[in-house]
Amino acid sequence: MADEVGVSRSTVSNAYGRPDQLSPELRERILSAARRLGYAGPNPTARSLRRGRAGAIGVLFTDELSYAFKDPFAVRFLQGLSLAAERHSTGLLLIPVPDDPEAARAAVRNAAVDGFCVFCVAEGHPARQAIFERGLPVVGTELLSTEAEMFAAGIDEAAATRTAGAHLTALGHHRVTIVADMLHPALGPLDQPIRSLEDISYQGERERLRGYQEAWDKAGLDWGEVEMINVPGNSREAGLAGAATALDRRDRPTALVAFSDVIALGALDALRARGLRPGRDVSVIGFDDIPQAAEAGLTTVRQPAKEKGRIAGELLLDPPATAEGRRVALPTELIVRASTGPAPDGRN
Amino acid sequence: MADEVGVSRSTVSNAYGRPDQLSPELRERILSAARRLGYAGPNPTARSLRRGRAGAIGVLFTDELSYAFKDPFAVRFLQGLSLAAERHSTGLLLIPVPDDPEAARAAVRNAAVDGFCVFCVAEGHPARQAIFERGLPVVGTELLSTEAEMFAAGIDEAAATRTAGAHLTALGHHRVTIVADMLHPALGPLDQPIRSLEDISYQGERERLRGYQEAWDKAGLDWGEVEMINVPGNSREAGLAGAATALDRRDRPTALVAFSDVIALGALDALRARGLRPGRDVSVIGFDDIPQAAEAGLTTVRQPAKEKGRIAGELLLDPPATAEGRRVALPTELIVRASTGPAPDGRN
DNA sequence: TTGAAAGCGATACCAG
DNA sequence: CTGGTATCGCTTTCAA
Repeated sequence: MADEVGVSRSTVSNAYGRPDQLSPELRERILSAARRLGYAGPNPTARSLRRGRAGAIGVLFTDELSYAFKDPFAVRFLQGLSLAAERHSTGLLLIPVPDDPEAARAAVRNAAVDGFCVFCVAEGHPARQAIFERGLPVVGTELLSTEAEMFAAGIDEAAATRTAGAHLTALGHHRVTIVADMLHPALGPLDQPIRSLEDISYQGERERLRGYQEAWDKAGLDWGEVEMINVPGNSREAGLAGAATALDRRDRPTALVAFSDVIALGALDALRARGLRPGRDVSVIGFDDIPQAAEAGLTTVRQPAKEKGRIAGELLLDPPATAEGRRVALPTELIVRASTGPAPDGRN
Repeated sequence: MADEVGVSRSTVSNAYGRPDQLSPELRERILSAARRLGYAGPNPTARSLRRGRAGAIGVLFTDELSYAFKDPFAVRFLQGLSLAAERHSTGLLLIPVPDDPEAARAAVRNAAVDGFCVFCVAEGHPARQAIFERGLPVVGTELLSTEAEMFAAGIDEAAATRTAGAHLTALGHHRVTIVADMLHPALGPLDQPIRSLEDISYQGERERLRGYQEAWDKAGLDWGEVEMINVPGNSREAGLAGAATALDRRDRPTALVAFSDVIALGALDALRARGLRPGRDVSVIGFDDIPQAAEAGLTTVRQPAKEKGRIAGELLLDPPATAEGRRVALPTELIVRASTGPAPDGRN
């Protein structure tokens, strides 16, 4: 700080940081001198160090970073998050997490942030542990997380799918196929049907499955009639492929249950390709209620994606005093559209 | 650094930063001690300060930050950018730029980054000047920028639209309406047709307009027959509204020219709503070639969005030695689909 | 290999 | 309202 233009460094600092601490004319004199000398203002890194605030919140992506920009639900969530960040003049630092465990930990350790938003990191992922080691505030979307330090903005996943499941059973469906992504990272695509809750390494998905299971129980139906297909990725194409597998079986299900609308849209594509009518020949139900769901007439569970992101951001940037306030439950709603209808009778 | 577990700070530093500088067993001893003491590793901010590297590149958004996640072209561009960032173990810091000029400058000054990517900041915007004052590398998409310090990954915008314009004039169109966003920030929506290149504060859009103008000149047509509509936002809805205005005139154009596919899709919506057939009653041409363009049968100019982002990132993170290498021109291609066809004859 | 000392660039506190 | 001073936490010579 060679700005010894007559005044001392503290005065220069004040000129930038607190304009009210010195005469406007002096401030102007300093600022113009700075301009002349090519001084760009306080170095943000040094400021951060001194202030103990990085001015950014970190969002980790274990998938390719570009996932953030691909999935409609992720996009809405990030929109909300960015809204909160904006309000606190904070940036969003998108952090790509490498596959290599050691590199993943390093990525977390090296992030200059004031807190983390754990958006889509499987339980047991090395980055996950590293995050908590940082000792910074962490927010996620899993209300039921056992990680006590974690704040959360989430929904009651099980309750949501319990309602959705009741809708299906009331319509007479009992032999259905669940199509979902990310049930377990180690699972191969399509070929490994899974049955146990323990196989699922994302809490949200696990709860959703539990909800359906409870609905089946409540209706006195046999959960053994429900098949599950794990697809590689949360995409329409993956949904199409997964649904195709189910529909082409001799004994095809009367309904397809997707854990996201994107996948459900793919399932609708699969129906269309086979001349099957959604809600008549085969029912389809999704999750999220992304904008395209309405256009497609998809029955789904609506969750407030943007609001979820916004609240997550607020939780992180302005933590409530009490522990209870740090887990916020958001409402969900079953939106019934044309893609679900009575199970076709006859052979079953 | 109270880690006086027997060794000194430099040794601890080495334990993390250069494992080869000390015995593996000592390193392990240090690391486990750190774990025990709850030391999360070197503070990233302090490290940045010392090393002079922030480990992030800043991407500015003058629009709502969420624009980043909304527009398909922006999404693809950011995908590419994140790819390059990933390769250099660098994060992406998304910076929302406030409307207030002073706050905007502050946002730029406070960003702890190693460089900026100017994605969508109008000429003359206060943030723009502030960026260059930082003295950091800057990359944009405007090949013809007069800002000498700016690297660029871009396309020859004028050449692209010259080709598109030639396609239209060859089909016999001469009375067309251009629908575009961001022609000028101060312009009101729809109601202020603009005619002059100088009214446009984005170089890319200006060049696109010039290209069409040149195509008209070359075909010996009267540019005065071309109308322009400025719409508020790069969205399908805005495109629909803009196109509606044009189509509902008594003397409607034979073709609609959009400066983005998103707007062009909105224009197709407007046609549909009026029972007009694209490519028969009215031709529509877009720009970008986003995935939805193919589905919609939209004639458009393809530009490599993701590659543009990737190269921009590489330019920033690994600048070529020569000044020439710092402006990279990417190819474009006219993709002719069903939305353009011969101008309907009759009354014109 | 390991340790001591010198900053990186700023800010907060406390006298003047 | 202004100016010294200590310090934020680390990395990097350079010597031992």
